Amino acid sequence: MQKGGISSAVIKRLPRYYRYLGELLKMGIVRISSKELSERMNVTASQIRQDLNNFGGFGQQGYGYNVEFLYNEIAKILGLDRTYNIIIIGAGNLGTAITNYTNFNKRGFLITKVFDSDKNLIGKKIGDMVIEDIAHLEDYTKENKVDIAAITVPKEVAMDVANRVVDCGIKAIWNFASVELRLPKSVVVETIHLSDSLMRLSYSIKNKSDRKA
Amino acid sequence: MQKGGISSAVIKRLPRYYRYLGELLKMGIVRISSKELSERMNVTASQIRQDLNNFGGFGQQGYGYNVEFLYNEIAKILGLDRTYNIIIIGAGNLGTAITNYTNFNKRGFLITKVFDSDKNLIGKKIGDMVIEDIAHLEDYTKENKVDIAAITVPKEVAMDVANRVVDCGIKAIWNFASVELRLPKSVVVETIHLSDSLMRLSYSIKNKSDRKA
DNA sequence: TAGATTGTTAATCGATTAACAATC
DNA sequence: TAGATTGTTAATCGATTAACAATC
Repeated sequence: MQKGGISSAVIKRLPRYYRYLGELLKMGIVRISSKELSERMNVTASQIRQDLNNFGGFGQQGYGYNVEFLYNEIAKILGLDRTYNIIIIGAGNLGTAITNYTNFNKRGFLITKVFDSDKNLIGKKIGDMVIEDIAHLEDYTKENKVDIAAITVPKEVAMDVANRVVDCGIKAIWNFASVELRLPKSVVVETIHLSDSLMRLSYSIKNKSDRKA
Repeated sequence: MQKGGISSAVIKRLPRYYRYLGELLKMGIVRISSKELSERMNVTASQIRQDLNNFGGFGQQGYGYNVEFLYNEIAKILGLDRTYNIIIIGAGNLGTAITNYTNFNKRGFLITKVFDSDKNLIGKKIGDMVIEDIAHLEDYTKENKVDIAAITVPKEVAMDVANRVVDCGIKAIWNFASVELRLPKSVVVETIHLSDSLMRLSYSIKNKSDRKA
């Protein structure tokens, strides 16, 4: 199906297409042209067609795209046509927030376990999930398939936790700690950089006037 | 100082430079060349020099860059040479996590008030901060300067909250809800898209092998 | 002074947009 | 069939990298 390397610019746009198509679907819209979609999304029609054609021809000349079909195709491209078992490491507010966020579950991202090292938290519940001692991480991963580890621990310990996670054979990390994790290339890392985001916001506040796309 | 429009690609990199320089500073490193920094950060030296020269000549031929000076200059560029009053709207786990995250305070982002609409939360405390009834938002903003509103409410009500915030005259929004906020151009919005991030991660899991920068 | 490294211009590369022939 | 709109090639634009003269 898809060729060697799709540029990351394209991949960053896919979730947004997916969201918009989901909305159209909910609204009961059956077909849409790249032009119409481009107006809603504020991108060029050309870009939409180019992006999609990296993965195949999903449309039909003279008709446009079938919303439901395209929605499902993008899901497949993004790997949303399966479920993922996620463990959360760090049961603080952020870990709790993610654990409670039901929308991920709906999309097939299943929180299967929450770990922490704090004796005051271990044994407590988040929803109906009991917080597990991080000491049991290795045992747990031996007996349970884990696709993704979300790291929501303080940045001081994030690197250690990440190394442990990798030693357990987990191949994907969703990192919320404000550090650059140096890990083997075989491990996929996606980082949420809250502080970087906040700095970009303060930059934008300062430069409100002379803005660019 | 800086010209018309700095490309957003450059701006996205600035916080990362800032973080690395902060680390160098902590390590007691006084000067660094673009070449050395490029090796640490895994970018090209040329890019570092180009990026910085969008804002001015901060280095010295034959010497490189003074770490502390450059660190402070980037802080100024990013608008980190002042403080920002932030209100949090939505005292759920995510709002609580942000409120408790002391690192923002250190950088001059001061959480001055937390609002919620839930009667069970109003009056409760997050640290030493009392959760305020969202009904008092308008009164509060009349009497207190607010630079940024962080929106950590469910996506169903995020747009309404955003409109209220804008009506209060707040000019910058840090949005954690998974919706595209359509707001006047005079308002700056920075969105943290958790679900988009998770989708990119699942894409990467699927396409681990054929990766590209 | 000689060596190092910047600031900056020029060359290359990649991504976006425009155009249009193919085709539903 | 005529009209619409895709898929795709070509043109443009912007961002990254390379090169080097300026200069500390």
